[in-house]
Amino acid sequence: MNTRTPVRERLLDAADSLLFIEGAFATPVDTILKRAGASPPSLYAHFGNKEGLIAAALRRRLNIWTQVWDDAIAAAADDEERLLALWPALATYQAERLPERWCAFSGTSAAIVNPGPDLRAVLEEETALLRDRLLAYSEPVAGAAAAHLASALMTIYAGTLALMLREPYEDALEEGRRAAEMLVRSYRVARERAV
Amino acid sequence: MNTRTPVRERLLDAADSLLFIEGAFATPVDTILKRAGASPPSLYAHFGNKEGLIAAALRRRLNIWTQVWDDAIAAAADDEERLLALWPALATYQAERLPERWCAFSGTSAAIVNPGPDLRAVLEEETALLRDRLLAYSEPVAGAAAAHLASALMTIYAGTLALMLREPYEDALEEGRRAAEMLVRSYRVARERAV
DNA sequence: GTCTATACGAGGATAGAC
DNA sequence: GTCTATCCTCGTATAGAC
Repeated sequence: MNTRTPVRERLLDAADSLLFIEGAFATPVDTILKRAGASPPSLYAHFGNKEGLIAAALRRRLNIWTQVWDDAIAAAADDEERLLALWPALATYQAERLPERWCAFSGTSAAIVNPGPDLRAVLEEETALLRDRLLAYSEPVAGAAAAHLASALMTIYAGTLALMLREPYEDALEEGRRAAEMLVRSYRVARERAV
Repeated sequence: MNTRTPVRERLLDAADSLLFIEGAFATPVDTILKRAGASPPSLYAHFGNKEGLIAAALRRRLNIWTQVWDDAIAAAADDEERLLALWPALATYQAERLPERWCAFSGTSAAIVNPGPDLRAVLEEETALLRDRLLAYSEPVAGAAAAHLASALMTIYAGTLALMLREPYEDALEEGRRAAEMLVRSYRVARERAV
């Protein structure tokens, strides 16, 4: 057990690698503790209870995910690629950074019907991040139809992750990416024709 | 308590109205038993265990859902409406037949990582139904591109339901329907132009 | 076939020592 | 700050009576 890493980090690492793969409900605190090489009081001192640990793990995830998405946007060549950067970002996130069975945020929402304030806050933050960015990056591509394009991409994003429950994640990513591309192209063409 | 309805039905009704709203894990058998006015041995005699009850409830759901979808397809006016019938069907299903917090099948997959054979079977059946029908009804609209259109619609379908975890179901349905419409129109246009 | 009562185990959380 | 040991509740499932 690496005791150089602070217990708090070890707990978050363990929680992260278990909660969003096995499911928040299906993973007992006990299993997380074992993986972290920590004892119950450490968990409860640092996070209050299990839900507090989940919220903290999600918050860290949200930070990392935001960074990954930022990088993908920065690597994009034009407006259309910037808008579609969500899918390359998902691929990086899933394969290199923080694997998850499917969307950690949707999964938590699904598992916990009435989250406490802290958990609710981080969940809503993630939804807001998605909506806001998709809307902002839709503007240059779709103009007046940006809101429609953004909400369609939101649906495809949620669907890409939800499909991971039904098929290998590579397939879901590929299908989602292709659907998003087709849609964005349609909106661009529609706009060019209107102008 | 209505004792005229057989216990088996009462258990399925109770399970259905709880498992897919509160979540499969979050709902204890106890709560289902109370709602059904039944006793533990009835449940275990009829369904073996909790997972058996879940599988049976999902199977009944799949039958009803198939029927609702059939009706929506029958009511459609042309090829394009038949392909898009999924969304009106979802609206009917959610509002009039079997309300659910979001997709009962995806929700069960998310909650139970390693389902037993019976449960796995009904989950896979539902996925197959979706894929097969979407592909079949995509053919007349998209021709050679049918497979791509079908998988895009599959993504949008999954996304429509997953968005219900983030916003009211009416909004998710509306966004999903609009995205699907736009996509189908694009494929139709692309095909007409190619011909 | 269905109920009452209960066994059994697991999971979340805490007390108190170091 | 962290650990060992433990408590207590809750959830699944069964035994045995009616």
